[in-house]
Amino acid sequence: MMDKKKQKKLEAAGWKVGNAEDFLELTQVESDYISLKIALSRHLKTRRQSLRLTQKDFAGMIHSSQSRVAKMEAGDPGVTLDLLVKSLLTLKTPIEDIEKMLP
Amino acid sequence: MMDKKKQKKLEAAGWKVGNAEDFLELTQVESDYISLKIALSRHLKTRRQSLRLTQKDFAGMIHSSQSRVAKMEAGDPGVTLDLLVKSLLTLKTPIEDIEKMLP
DNA sequence: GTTAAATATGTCAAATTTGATATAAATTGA
DNA sequence: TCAATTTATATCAAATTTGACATATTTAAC
Repeated sequence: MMDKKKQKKLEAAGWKVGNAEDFLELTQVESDYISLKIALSRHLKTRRQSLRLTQKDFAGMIHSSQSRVAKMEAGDPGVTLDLLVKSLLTLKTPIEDIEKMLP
Repeated sequence: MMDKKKQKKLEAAGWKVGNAEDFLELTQVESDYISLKIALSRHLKTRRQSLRLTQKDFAGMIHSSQSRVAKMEAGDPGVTLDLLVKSLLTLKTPIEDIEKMLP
């Protein structure tokens, strides 16, 4: 588990991989944090699509760009929870839906 | 509502205040976003205290500094949801508690 | 298959957030 | 009171995230 190859892959994708200490100490938090972000991005994509909005249109709504929306929906690690949450709020995502996504 | 004086006050505290268009378009989102952050920071402080941790001790747990923890708990606008959520996850905040804080 | 629209991917300067540091102010316990 | 601990506030260089842009790839409609 967690061999060099997998580590390389994760790092190439932009995920941080620390040393053994950090790994043992942070893995659960990091794991939950990543899970949350992925859940939010999936929901964002689903919701945008159900509203028949293109990424470009939605980008305009949040004063951002199509490429950044694509990154959000792709679960890009370089996207903050802040941006994701603001995006969901913009689409008036019901609170219950957000709650369901929490770890 | 939203006179110059109040605007000055908000800006001095670090909150963004846009023009009329942005205001009308974003206020609900911004408001919800700020509410969420404040709820999270309050909860963080409460939980840290209930665990009898000093800000310094907790800062060590999240590899940050006492001053940043103070800012988190003060609801400083220059603190991301990411940092707040990671902090709460570190303190193993029960999911139900996080749910209760949602707008 | 061709075309057009939508989405994905890469890059980058500017803006924002970060941990660290210093120090002031507040709280605690004698 | 007062010294020690804790918390608040300010500043800053380094790191990260941002929107914008270019361009490649995929999807959709014909």
